[in-house]
Amino acid sequence: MTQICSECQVRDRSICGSLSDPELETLNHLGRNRRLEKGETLFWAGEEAVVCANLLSGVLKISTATADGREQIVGLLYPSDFVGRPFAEEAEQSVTALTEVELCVFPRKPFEAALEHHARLERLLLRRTLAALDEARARMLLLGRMTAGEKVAAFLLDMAGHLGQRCAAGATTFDLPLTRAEIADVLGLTIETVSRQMTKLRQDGLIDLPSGRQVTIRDRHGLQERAEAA
Amino acid sequence: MTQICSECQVRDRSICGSLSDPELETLNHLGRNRRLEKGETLFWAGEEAVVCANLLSGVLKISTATADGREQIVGLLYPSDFVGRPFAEEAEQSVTALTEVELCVFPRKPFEAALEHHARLERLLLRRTLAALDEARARMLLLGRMTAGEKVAAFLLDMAGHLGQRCAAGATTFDLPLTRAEIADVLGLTIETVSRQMTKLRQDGLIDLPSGRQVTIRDRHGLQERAEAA
DNA sequence: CGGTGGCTTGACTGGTCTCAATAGATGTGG
DNA sequence: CCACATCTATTGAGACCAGTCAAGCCACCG
Repeated sequence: MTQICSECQVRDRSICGSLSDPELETLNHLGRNRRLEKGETLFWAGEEAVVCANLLSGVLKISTATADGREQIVGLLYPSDFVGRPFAEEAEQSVTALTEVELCVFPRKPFEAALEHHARLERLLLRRTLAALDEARARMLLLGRMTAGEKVAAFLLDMAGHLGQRCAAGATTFDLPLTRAEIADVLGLTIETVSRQMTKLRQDGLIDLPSGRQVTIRDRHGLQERAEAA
Repeated sequence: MTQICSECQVRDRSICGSLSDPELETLNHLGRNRRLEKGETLFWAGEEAVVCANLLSGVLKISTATADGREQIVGLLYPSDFVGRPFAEEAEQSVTALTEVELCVFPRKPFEAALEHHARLERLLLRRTLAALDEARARMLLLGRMTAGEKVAAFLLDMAGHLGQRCAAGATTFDLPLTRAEIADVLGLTIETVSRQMTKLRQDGLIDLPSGRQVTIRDRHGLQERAEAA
């Protein structure tokens, strides 16, 4: 575990990115690699917030729920994203692995101390947090004001942006890391509505659904028109 | 304008709060007081983000809209809150006055420079941004998973927390700074649905609506039960 | 093979939206 | 001070989108 930073897969894209080697020393000693199986939860909403982390590989969901069990996924995290909530004793959301996941985990308190001592680290976290806030607010427009069709189209474009592989004839393909139930929890819909909207997009020739989790975008422009929002 | 900080109404609660007097010098020279009339917009989504500010008095809304004009209010700002988006060339949301408003405005670029030179200022902004992100995510649960009745109950409790004056018999009263249309834009509903839910709450004895904009909460506990979420 | 979990599809329900009329509040000018 | 216009809020009737309930399909796996 001695030199985990020097072999880090996402070092240049994570918040550690612009730290000098001596600055990295602190984090190097703090960080521990950790694997999560698909479905495993890093921490639950309401729990004491013990850890922060950088996501090395895989996809995480951030979610909250009502007392009676309705769930809302409020964010998705991809490799190089920062995970956790510094400066809060209690986590307000749960963080759970959607795929197998590799993390570089820091105990929260020492990480907060590192933030205080390394202004550059703090600055990068601030920029990321501001960007995350913009993204959250964009998603509020989706949840509050878009129709089921628009939501699904926007979701597929978003996923393509993160996971898409260019394939034949300008089309884009990817494997969804989420079940229909999880997509529904992202979009504020039900499984059935998500499924119906997807088949409608397929019938209209905008996408292909070769198998359950695979998606091919055949007509990106058409999808964008259905997604609509500014 | 020489000593605007020393007379500041919200100095101890804003991000300037824990700065020493010499540190305040920079901001003191940067800041300009500005008034906005009800309905005036500080900046529009898509515009170059020219200013940041501290809100001294009044209430602001942060909002986005779809291309065809559907609006979603994604945040409300109260006195001592920070306004604006450092480190972005273009604003992603509009900021508009819901009441008459007083601001302490900073040009964005020099303010960013001040952030870089004053770690404490940056730290406080980071904490606020993290809190704003938590709040935005809580609101995503509301938008995606709560019913009209739950949304309106939660909204009234939230407003009471910010504006409520204790009055007779443990009841709480306040004047809504938003029209029904604006409440609808906060909750992802229509004017009519908001109005119907409010009258239902009145008929059930949980609130009183003495006049259009005034609200009295008669049974806070009952309201909380209707608001439901975790 | 049968069981399980994820996905699709259908029929029906219902909550919220839409459209429309009315009532109340506010402000202006005669 | 009143008539009038304008803006905001309430209320009703009906339509429609998305939810609910239920059945069946498919892939995977013991």
